[in-house]
Amino acid sequence: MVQYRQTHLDASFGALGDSTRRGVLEQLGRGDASISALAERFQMTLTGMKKHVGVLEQAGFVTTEKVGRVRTCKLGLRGLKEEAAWIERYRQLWAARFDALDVVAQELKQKEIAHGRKKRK
Amino acid sequence: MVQYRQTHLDASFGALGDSTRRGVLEQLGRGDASISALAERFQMTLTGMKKHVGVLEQAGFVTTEKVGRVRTCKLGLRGLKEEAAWIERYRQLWAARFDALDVVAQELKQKEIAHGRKKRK
DNA sequence: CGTATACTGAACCTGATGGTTCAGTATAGA
DNA sequence: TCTATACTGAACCATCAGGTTCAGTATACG
Repeated sequence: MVQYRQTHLDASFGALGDSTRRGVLEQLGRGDASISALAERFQMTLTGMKKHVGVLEQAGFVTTEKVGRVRTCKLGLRGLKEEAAWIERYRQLWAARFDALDVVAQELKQKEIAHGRKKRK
Repeated sequence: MVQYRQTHLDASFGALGDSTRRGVLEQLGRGDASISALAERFQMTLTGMKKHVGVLEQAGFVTTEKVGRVRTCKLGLRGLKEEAAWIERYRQLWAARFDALDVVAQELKQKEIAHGRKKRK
């Protein structure tokens, strides 16, 4: 049903589900950085960092460009637009769900009143 | 620095990084459901679904209650507030980053002009 | 040229994930 | 009481994730 391009959200939420990668995004927010700078900053090997950057790149959150020996990483143009949209949609869904519960709660309250119950709040 | 409760975001973004689990959230948005109902809906074993629900519960997105034989799952009270906040923060970071790059801004402007688009900025 | 730097890729390791089956336990209902 | 339902837990399996090491390749620079 809503299965068509879920893979994309899989990739992006998956990419965000790692604190090192969120840290890298934060770092890149402060300025572009090379793989080795990021590796040093997060205390891991170049190879390890390169994998993380690869994941972020795959998800569309960063882009990289190699000039000479150095591969520079920067925030991608895509940003977090779709993820924000997804989350917002679900926040509304949540709200709607609990609005419904509020109605139920109100009904219960009415019943309580009808039954003469003065339950304190 | 912002390392203290990152584990929490790891769990929640991790939980969202699976289309079955996002599907379960959507389903629960339409109404509470038992484990077996969800298992059937997503065509997997009870045990498999129970694990997914466990992950969502761990992340705070759903709560469950067992009455008699049936464990009923519903959306948790926590919602996606913190995740939305995180994403929003980074969207601003993104925006700030690209505001700083007037080169890009100029390029976009040029394109707009080239395409005769009068989009206001 | 020679050497240090910056990355790349393959191979490997360990633990987590997403699933299954199978053998229970507990409860609902005839 | 008997049986079907609904879940639970342990065990297993294949694959992926996050990391490493090691052996390259390409480039900067004295």
